[in-house]
Amino acid sequence: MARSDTRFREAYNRLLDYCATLPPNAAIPAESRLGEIANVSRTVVRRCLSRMEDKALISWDGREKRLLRLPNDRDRIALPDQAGTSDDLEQRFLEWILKFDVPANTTLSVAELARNFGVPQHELKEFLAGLSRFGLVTRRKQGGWMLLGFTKSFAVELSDFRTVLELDAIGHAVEAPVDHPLWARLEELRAAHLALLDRIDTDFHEFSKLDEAFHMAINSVVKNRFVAEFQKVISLIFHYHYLWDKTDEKKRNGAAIAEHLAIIDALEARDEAAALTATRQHLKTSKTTLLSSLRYHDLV
Amino acid sequence: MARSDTRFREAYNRLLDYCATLPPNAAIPAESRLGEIANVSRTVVRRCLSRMEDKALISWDGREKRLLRLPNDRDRIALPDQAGTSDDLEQRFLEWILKFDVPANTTLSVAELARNFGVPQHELKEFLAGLSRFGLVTRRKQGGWMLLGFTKSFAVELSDFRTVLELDAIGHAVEAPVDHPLWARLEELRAAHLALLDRIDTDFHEFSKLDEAFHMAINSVVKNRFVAEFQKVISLIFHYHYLWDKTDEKKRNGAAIAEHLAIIDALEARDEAAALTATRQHLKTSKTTLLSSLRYHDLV
DNA sequence: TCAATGGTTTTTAATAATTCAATACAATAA
DNA sequence: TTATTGTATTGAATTATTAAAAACCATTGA
Repeated sequence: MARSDTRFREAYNRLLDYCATLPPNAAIPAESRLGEIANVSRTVVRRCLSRMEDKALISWDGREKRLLRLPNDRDRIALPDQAGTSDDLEQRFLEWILKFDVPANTTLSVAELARNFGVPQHELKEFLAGLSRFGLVTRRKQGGWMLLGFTKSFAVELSDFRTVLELDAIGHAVEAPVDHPLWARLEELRAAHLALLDRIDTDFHEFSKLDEAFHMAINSVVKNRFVAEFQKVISLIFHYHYLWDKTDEKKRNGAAIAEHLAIIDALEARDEAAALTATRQHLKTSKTTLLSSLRYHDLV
Repeated sequence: MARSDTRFREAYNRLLDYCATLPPNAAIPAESRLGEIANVSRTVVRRCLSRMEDKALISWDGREKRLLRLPNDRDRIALPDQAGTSDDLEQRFLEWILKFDVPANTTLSVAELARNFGVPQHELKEFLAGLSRFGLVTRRKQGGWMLLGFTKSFAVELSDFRTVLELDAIGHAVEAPVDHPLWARLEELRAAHLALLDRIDTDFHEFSKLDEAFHMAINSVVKNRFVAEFQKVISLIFHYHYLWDKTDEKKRNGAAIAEHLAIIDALEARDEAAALTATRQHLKTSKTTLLSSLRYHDLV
């Protein structure tokens, strides 16, 4: 069969709502005007008018369109209920990979994935095509797709790339003007870090959220569409891997807090060299953690 | 209709070639073995065998397969001739945008593009989905796609991003071991630059190629899938814009050669600070050139 | 007369159906 | 047993179909 008529159905209901605001026997505006109201093309408007005429809601003869009676709830058409699923497909896909620890070189079935995520196949295909730009998946010669990600070399390259981007962000941050929102945000983050440090023995797992917020704050200084696109993926991957590597978690997180504070100190002192050194150190630790979490999975 | 049977046709011809190497009346190996030879699934192999039996090339009864006669050229099946079109779709698409100077915010018609580039529509859709990751195109609310690229902000962000990547590459390059192929390549490039400088008055337009080769050599030091993906796009865009901005081309290219030579000198001296400074200077010039070429287009 | 509106046709894009290919599994002969 | 074939199921590339958009032409009425 063919494409769904959801657009028509939504427009029809929207036009009913509009008619409900009119007095009885009122003249109905021009087709193009109705198109603007419902935000659809004239083709759809005419389909709606045609149905309204059938249902004896309006009279319609050329330019002479009149409302015969006020619409009621039974006039509305039902919408095929599907929650706004396909919105955060990326988030859900990466979560699936990471949560279930899908191994590298797994062949992905578009049909199966589309079923599980509740999206049409072609949408998933486009999504995978997009991911292939990040080197996370690749097309197989015989057709189909294969998950590449989360080998050691992937982790190394991802970490290195992250480092490049983040060191650049630091360079921008130290030169941010005093009234830049970054500085207020950093003070908030400093307080949050110190607070967590006080209760690190019990609440150490809260660090993951704080880590994400911290790096997001730093990177927010760089306004660059290419960087932003990558940051989304990077932060998600690091976020999840941190959550799962449970070895020495308390100790690790405590150390990371100290590293974050050192970066904040250096930034606020506008000491670029110190900030770069501190960031380099911190990202090196991150890289080690990411790699060791992979090693752990390899062994189990 | 449905998918093409190109795979079957190619496999059939490949199996004919294989049979030609066998002695007459020879036993033909197992289906799975043939699958390995032709690099297809057993399903396709069986289709091939079935046809071969029809054509009295082989006898086939269960496991007993025998070659009845040697295949000749008339036995081969014709392939639907379409040159390896969809391979370099990216290259051709970007060339089209840049060559015809397609303005920002143009709506792209998948149907039309697919016709012009001679690829199936769904392939083009996947391609556009991939490009949207680079922020070059975006999906429209009413369906369809829109070209975003080549506004001023796009050029600025692209240049900045390029600078970040290339400065990192320089950092790697100065630390490359003496036996790294980079050093030999740089010597070649130095000679080529000097040679071009001698005949700059007549051959200045040759610089574009040299520029691409130079930056590729520098970036080749960084082995990173994320960087590599971007470099392809970046180099193509800069390459073309250089070609079109004809104002002061001779003078500009002469200056750029000097800048390249300065970078080579610094690298060979393993002087990181000098190399970074020289590169920063050179990329700043590039950015200016890219922006001025846009301004030129805006005015015309 | 001409701008606004409606009627009609053409083009485009979303999506299901169709067919080729891959894979899983059962049956069988060596 | 074990390698191989026969059969069934599943998956993906590609086409066909329909909804929607856009373009085009005709008409009306101020």
